[in-house]
Formats: sequence, structure tokens, C-alpha cells
Amino acid sequence: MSTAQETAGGEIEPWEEVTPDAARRLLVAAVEAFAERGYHATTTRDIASRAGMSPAALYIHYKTKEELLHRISRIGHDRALDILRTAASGEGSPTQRLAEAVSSFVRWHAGRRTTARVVQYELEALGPDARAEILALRRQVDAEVRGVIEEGVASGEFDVLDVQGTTLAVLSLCIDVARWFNVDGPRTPDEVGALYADLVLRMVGAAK
Amino acid sequence: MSTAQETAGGEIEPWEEVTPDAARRLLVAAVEAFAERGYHATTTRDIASRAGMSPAALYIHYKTKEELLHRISRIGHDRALDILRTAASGEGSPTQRLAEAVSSFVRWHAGRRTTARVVQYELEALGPDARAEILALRRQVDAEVRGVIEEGVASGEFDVLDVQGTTLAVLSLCIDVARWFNVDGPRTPDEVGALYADLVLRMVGAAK
DNA sequence: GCTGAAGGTGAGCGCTCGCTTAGAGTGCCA
DNA sequence: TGGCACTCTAAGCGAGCGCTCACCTTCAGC
Repeated sequence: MSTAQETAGGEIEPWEEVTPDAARRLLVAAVEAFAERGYHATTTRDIASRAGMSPAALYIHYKTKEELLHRISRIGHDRALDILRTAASGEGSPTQRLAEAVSSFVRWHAGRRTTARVVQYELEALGPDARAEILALRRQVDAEVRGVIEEGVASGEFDVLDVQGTTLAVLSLCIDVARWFNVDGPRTPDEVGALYADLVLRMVGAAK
Repeated sequence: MSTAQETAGGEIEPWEEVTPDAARRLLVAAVEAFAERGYHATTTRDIASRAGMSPAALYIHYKTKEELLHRISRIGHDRALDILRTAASGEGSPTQRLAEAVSSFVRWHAGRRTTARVVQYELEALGPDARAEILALRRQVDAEVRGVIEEGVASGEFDVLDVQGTTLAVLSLCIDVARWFNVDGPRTPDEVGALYADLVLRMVGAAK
């Protein structure tokens, strides 16, 4: 049995590590509000009322509004890094692992779009210390993707002129999904993941 | 002689259409502030003081803070669309025109990063009417890129399974440049433009 | 020299923000 | 049953927000 709860849709709810229950409800409410309006446009009163609590209740579980963002960003980056690591260190050729990394990373950005939006676009609202901690995680994200591409180049499967530039472009493509993906749109997260994996394999010159 | 002024760096300053001078200074100050901190985290006092004026002066030239964002977004989208139209309707094969479209669009996002950030990421701060107007421009942006890809498919130069999905991915790649590009980083806008044009041609299966 | 339009300022209004405080309700254990 | 720890609320503080208003300066036209 998984340690993570699953929703009706079969998607993993990644906030089970946040306790007690009231703290988790506040955090989930904050993710939704930050994703919809952005950190600065969200009020603590809005977060509390979404969680069905009074404004003061927020400060029992979190010192400041920024701490809420920090917790969300930290957990979200951990999850994103975990997804990439699992794919990058799995079995199979660099081609297969890059395809799996891109498709699972994209699925996460599309399927958990609200979280991904906060994680990818609200970084600058963090203070210097928290931002530095998160930036370290992002360098690890970059390193995972770059590693797979380097292996593919070394094995001769890939044909890449600028490894770091291509790494950046691959991540760029995946991350931007959080900006445009629409749950009510014509594509499922799985479909976008498959399409983007194909496009990325083309970008690195992998044989089909 | 061009109707646009040029800076010392040779880059076109696109705000010459904004008059009088004080209104332009306020608008340029707002672009910088919105790009740095986001629309909601920027105060009208900050904008005015960057322009060397008192807080009240802003309201002589603009009805509200949101009108400033609207003007910036409108002019920026017009410029972005103009860049794409010029490239897409130019001479040469679909391959050449797609490469030119991507490289010039990316150059704009990198070289005029502050404007591009506001244009691409502060859309949701606009009210319903203004947002609808801007969304119409974005559909035209999409149509320009899709048009070139469709021509390449029709001529047999491109090998694309999902034209609309690939169009979205191409635009996605270009737009995300505004998020990560760093003026002090190792790459010039020209270099990123050339790299991304190459990557996009690979994505559409164009012969090298 | 006078006038009106245009562009500017200092002061501050009404409001909402993030956050605090005093105290009430609830359940656990001696 | 009493007391304590924990959780939550009602009320509201000080600060800073977008924006306004009364007034000042500059300058072209007569």
C-alpha cells in the first residue's frame, strides 16, 4: 500500500505529509489561491476562508504568509525532483529514460497544474534564504535532465550541439505547460506528455 | 531614418509612440517595476518615484494602475505579433521562415526581457475586457506560427503529427525564454535565438 | 499684463492588508 | 472533577495601499 492517499481520479495527493489536518487544509487552500491570483494578490483572509476558518487560524499553523509559500514550494520542488530522478535513474536506454522523464514531468505540470504554477512562477516572492534553498533544488533538476542527455550523447544515441542549452530548452518546454495547460481543454495530461516526449526526442536527434 | 529611436546598444526603443514624455517615462518605469516584482507587488508610489515624479502625477496620464498595464500589454503584444508576421510572411521556404520567426521572436523575449515578462506573465491581472482584447492578439500570434507549420507540412518539408500541439510547444519554448533569460548570463539573445531555431526545426522534422 | 489650459505637487482619505491579542471551547489525563 | 494543552474566534492595531483634491507653476495667445 502506498504511503500517499489517492483521489477518485487515481492521482496522488501529495500533501499527506502536512499535519495536522487544519494545516493541510490551509496549505491546499493557499495553493489554489496562489495559483489563481498569484501570491501577492492573495490575502490571508482569502486563504483562511477557503479552508473554512477565521483569518487568525492561519497563524496558529504558520508564522507568516510567506512560510506557507515556502512550504508549498519546497514540497512541490521535492516532488518534481523525485519524478525526474525516478525516470532518469531507471532502466533502459538514454532515449527511453529521457522520454519517460519528459512525459512524467509534463504529466505532473499538467495534472497538478495549480501546484506547478505556484512552484514555477512564485519563486521570486520568497525571501533571500528560502529562495536560495529552492534554487539549489532547481539546479538538481537541471542536473538530472542534463545527465540523461550527456549519456545519450556519449552512447551516440543523441546528436546535440549545445548540451546545456538543450537541457534548458527541454526544461523550458515542460515548465511552460503549467502556464497554458487548461483542464477543460482538448488534451489530457497523458496526451501532452506523450506529444512532448516525442518532440524532445526530436530535439536531441534520437532515432525514432 | 527610422521612426523608432535607437539606444546606445542599437536596440529599438519601442515606446516612442507613447506621448507626452512624462507618460512615456511613467510607462517605462512601470515596465521595469512590473517585470521585477510583478503587477500586484508594485505600488503606484514606486512607479512614480522611478520616473522621478510624485505619486499623484501618475493619475494625470493614466486613469488607473491597471490602465498602465493594459497599455504596456497592448503595445507589447502588437510588437510581438509584428515580429512574427514579418518573419512568417517573408520570402523563402517554410523552413527558412519558421527559423526566422523563432529566432526573431526569441531574440525579442531575451533582449527585451522586462517587457516580455510583463506581456507574457501579467495577463491575468487585467480586467475582463482588457484581457479579452489581449487574448484575441494571442490567438493571432498562434495563427501565424501554425500557418507556417501548416505550409511546411503541405510542401512536405515538415513531418508533424499534431500541428496544433506542435505550434503550442514552439510558442511555449519561445515564451519561456522571458522567464529564465539572464542578461548577465553566458548567452546573448542572438545565440539563444539561433539555438532555439535549430531545435524547432528538429521538432518539425525539417531537413537540416 | 492677463488668462486659460496643461502638467505638476503635498497632504491625506477611506480602505484593506498582514498580523496580534484576549479569551472561549474542547478533549485528555491525573 | 479539575487543570492543562491545544485549537480556534472576534475584534482590532498599525501600516501601506490606490487614488483624490486643493492648489501651484509654466507658458502660449492676445
